[in-house]
Amino acid sequence: MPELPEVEVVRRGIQQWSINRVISKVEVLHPRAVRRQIDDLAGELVGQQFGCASRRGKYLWLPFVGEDSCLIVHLGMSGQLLVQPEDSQFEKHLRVRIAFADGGNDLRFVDQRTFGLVQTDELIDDGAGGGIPSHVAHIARDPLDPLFDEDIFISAVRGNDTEIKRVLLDQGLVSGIGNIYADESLWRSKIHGNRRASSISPVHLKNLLDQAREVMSQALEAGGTSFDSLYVNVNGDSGYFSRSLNAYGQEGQPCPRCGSAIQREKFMNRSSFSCPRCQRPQRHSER
DNA sequence: CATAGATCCTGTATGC
DNA sequence: TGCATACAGGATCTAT
Repeated sequence: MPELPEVEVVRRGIQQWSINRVISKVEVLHPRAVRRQIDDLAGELVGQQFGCASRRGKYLWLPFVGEDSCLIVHLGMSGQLLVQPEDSQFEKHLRVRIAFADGGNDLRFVDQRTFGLVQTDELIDDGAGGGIPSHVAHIARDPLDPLFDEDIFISAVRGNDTEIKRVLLDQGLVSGIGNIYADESLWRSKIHGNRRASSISPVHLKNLLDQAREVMSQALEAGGTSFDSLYVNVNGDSGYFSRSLNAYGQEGQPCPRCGSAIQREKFMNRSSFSCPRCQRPQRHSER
């Protein structure tokens, strides 16, 4: 579930539950979630206090008050950050449990597919007066970020001889966009994902970014309603997806614009959805 | 060097 | 019912 809107919903949710609380205990239930930090995550965390939650693309982090370090969380494909009573039963895929000195709710990282990540890291200068974890420094800003530089994106893309969908998914060029919002942005822009990025004019690229902004903003609004005050509800199926998706997951359904059946194509071992009439693919001979 | 494809996991849905 | 296969919202490594 986690692309920019979902991660942002989690950030806002986790923020109010974690701010200024002192960590008292950390349990790691699956080594992969913490990668190499299996032996020292607890040592790094216990005694620290969380500050304001930040996000870059799909990464979020909680800085430690008074330190130049933080806890990074990446949800991967299936990660969830939950706020749960400390005596509540462990979730089946609970990977990391963080308890607080106040004895209130735990912060829990639950992740079925174990692509997610929970790690401490040092904060470095982000070049704009803020801090960013060193592991996240290579991630570009997202298109909703006021400091996102459209011109840098466009010049980078025009020297890039790959498919436009791959560009949208390249977190080093523009962050926050995943398979769903890439397909939705491309559908709204009437561009097929296999178009060579370098063949798309700056005007069309700007429009594509605008469409990405719009669809992710709308998703963020819808995601906000799924937040439950008892715990951070990371349920991506909350209304938005059944109502508002035009292309993603809509194989065989009529294109809302022209009525043609939405098609599914293989892409990077998963799927791309597009309208065969509105979004003309680039043929091999044209590459 | 750039790029397209494979890969890490676990679970669910589908088909024979 | 049992078994095999395909696929899932990410990121990164590896052949070519």
